[in-house]
Amino acid sequence: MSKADDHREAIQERKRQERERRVQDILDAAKKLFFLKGYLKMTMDDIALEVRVSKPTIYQYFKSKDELFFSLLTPASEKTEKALGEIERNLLDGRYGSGSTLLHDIFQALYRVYQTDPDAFRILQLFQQSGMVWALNEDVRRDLVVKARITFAQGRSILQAAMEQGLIHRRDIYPLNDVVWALFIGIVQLEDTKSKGKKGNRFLKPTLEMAERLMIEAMAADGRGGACPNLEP
Amino acid sequence: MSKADDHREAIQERKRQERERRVQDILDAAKKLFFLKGYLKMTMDDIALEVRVSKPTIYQYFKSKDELFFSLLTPASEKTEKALGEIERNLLDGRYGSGSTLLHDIFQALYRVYQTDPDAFRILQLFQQSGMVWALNEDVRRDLVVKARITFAQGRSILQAAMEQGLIHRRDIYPLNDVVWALFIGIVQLEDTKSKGKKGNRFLKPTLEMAERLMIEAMAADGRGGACPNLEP
DNA sequence: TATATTTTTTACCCATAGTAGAAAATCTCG
DNA sequence: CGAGATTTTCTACTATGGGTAAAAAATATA
Repeated sequence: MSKADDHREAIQERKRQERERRVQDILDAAKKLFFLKGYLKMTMDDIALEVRVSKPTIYQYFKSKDELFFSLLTPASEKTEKALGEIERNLLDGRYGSGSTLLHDIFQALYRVYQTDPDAFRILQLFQQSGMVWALNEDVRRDLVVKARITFAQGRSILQAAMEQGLIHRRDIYPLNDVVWALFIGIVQLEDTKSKGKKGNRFLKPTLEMAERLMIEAMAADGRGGACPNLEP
Repeated sequence: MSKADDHREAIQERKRQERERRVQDILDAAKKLFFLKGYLKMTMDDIALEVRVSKPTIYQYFKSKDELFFSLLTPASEKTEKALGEIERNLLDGRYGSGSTLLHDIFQALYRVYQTDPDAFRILQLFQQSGMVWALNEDVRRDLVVKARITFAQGRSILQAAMEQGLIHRRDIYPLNDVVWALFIGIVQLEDTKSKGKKGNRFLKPTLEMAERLMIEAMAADGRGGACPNLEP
């Protein structure tokens, strides 16, 4: 009965693909509507209509509106993880000659993730207020917390290695990592708000550049930009 | 008819006070419930019950749930304005001897506002996502934008004066101001999220202190903290 | 082609923001 | 005080939207 088995298997495979595609369609529709109308105004019926499917079909694939919504996060989270992972690898391989280039790369990496998927980034920020606004399903919450923990651990690991290599000044790693992350997120959020309605955040880039410069001056071993040139003539 | 007029006036006055008090009662209840249950789970019926009044009565005083909610902002906004105003005055009177003490005071001031009213501060952060989550009533939105603009203008004005007095290094004021603000907000938000459930944000203070130190090193004219002590023996 | 399984849909429930209009309280003035 | 005017509050509703039970349809198996 290997032929019958093959048949069954092929059918299973097709079905799996179909399910996957439907999930993707739903996610796309949700994303589109979220950025068109915002979270509260995007209804499950809207999404269903957009996918040309009925509401319960969506609930077949996602337990709740929250879960569907936060599923939009995953790609950006993975991208961040990948980008930071690469920096970490380069750092551990001793490929960074200065703290300023390292910090520059970190900011660049985060900025690039933001650019390729600003939507997901905004959702990530929203999550930070999850407790305020939502009553998240426990599963969803746990998932998000895990994602966050991974990113933070990566950040700390990078800072740790950078300190050991003398690229940046020694400081308490936990708050330092928090400061960098909070700074980036805070700026994206702030400039996003400011340029509400207009397309393109005119202020985001200069503000991020300013932040990078300040952090380099404060953190990087080579960051004083020739402030004390007289010491070593 | 001056007696009758007085009477009428006195009655008007009492009514005004009663209205004011009722508004305050509603705000208090809303605040309490918001931090107990979060925005979505705090219902207008809950609030009405808490104030021991019926729902339409609340709608007598607040146009919508959003408006009621964002009205909770006003006190913190005013406190911030006052605190920054005081710093600005001291600065203009030449009472700051160094950039580091100025920056310290700014962080302190914001932190104090946060402490006396952490709830309002969180709402302020939520506002930054207003477009994402809410479809704010135009009036409410405008009001919030005005409040934000005032705070930002104050911040820039302080930085401007500080630069002119040589307390901090010269930089582009707009992005610099944004960085400071984004940093503070970002940290409060981040640590708030991290310490969800536990009482007291164990990490907030050290992280803010770290941020302050970094900003002083990067911004203040006296910020190199003895990094170049040999220059002036 | 008949039966079993999976997927989708119709038709509903329930909670809650918001409101219309009645009822009650309060004020005005003879 | 008491009749009418005004303001405030409440009862009873509508509308919307998340979520679901169970029927219907589609698909697979044999």
